[in-house]
Amino acid sequence: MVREIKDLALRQLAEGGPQALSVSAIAKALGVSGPALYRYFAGRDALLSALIVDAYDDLAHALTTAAEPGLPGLAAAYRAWAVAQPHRYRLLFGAPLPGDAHDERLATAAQRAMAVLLARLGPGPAPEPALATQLTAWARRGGSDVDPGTALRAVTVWSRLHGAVSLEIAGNYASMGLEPDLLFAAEVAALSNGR
Amino acid sequence: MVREIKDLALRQLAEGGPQALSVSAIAKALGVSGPALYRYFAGRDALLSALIVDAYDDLAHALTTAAEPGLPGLAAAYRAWAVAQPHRYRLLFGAPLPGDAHDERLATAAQRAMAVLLARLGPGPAPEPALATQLTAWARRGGSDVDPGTALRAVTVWSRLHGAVSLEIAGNYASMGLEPDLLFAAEVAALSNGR
DNA sequence: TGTACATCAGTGAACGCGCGTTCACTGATGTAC
DNA sequence: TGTACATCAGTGAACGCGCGTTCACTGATGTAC
Repeated sequence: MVREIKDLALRQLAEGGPQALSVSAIAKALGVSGPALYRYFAGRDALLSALIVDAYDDLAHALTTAAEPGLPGLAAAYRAWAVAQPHRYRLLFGAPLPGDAHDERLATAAQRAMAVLLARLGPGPAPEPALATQLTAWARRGGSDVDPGTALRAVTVWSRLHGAVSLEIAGNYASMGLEPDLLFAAEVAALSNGR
Repeated sequence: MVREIKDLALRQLAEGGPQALSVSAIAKALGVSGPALYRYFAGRDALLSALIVDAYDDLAHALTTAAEPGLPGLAAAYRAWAVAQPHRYRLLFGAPLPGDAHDERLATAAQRAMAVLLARLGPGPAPEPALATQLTAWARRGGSDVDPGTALRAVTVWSRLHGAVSLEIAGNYASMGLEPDLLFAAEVAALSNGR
């Protein structure tokens, strides 16, 4: 039942964005009265939070099982996941939603996804001391004991992948007449060669 | 009057996100009945479109008047604009809104903003032929006659700036305990040095 | 200067809609003796 | 095997809310003669 609710919720997200996620509409699609869903979720916000945690875990899984463990494989897996279900990607990295209590469960789910990048990427140039301290603390909180250079590399890679992917799924490249595949390939090449 | 309506609309966006922009609420804040606004805008969607065009033009202006014309100055101006008014930034590069007809006026407004980057940035490595063709066509449509390497450089810089800035305003860095300033500085340094 | 008229910003009522959530409840299923 | 009871998924009505948009209209302002 929880599974069915979530599936319908995701379908609504896919079709109309986060503000289209409606408890009543889900209930109707399920052939059930509105209040029935309150057996399974405390309310709309709780449902949204559950979807976000699921999405982080799913993304982490996709990265973990990437075809190749190196940067190109990770990048391809990251992009493929986002492009296949942009609504879920936006749920994770888009606008902070109203009623988006800063649940701790969300933060640790995010950490789990980032941990994959930390584990798979090599070291980069060493950051300046202040940043190094913060990066080390962040990695350690996620149970990883890497050097600051590696942590910075992970964040940088993530930031650049996010830039390319989010512009792609927002349709910006398309409206410029540019093929996302080609741009993404160029960006991954630059990342691999340290350009 | 149009100015007042837009100002109140922006205030609503700032406080509650795009779905909080309500014709009735603006009217109430203006001390006027709801239908009165239809003298000035065809409807909610038209108002949103106008805000988007304004935002593109404002961003273009901010980039044009950046303190220093080089990449670090442009990057700082881009980030400052976005951080100062994240709701407008999201309006431009966030999720495509429902009722977001692909107005041609939006596309040309976007082009005007990107033209600044095209004009101010130096050349980068040459893209592969297929991408080069698309980039040249895009630049020419915006009235600029640069070589493909420069166009790719502009798009790449934009993509990376967007990655860093959008993660910052979504609060992702903050929830990781990382200072956005330091990360941004590192990314700009990398961009400047061709790393 | 005075009158007749056109323009037009703004009104108030109404339409029809969907929403999240609460509450007391029914009625079927399962359990314990 | 049969009865008494507890559990619990789901119901239907209700509350109170805000929304975008249309319509026929009022009443003030400005204009032309």
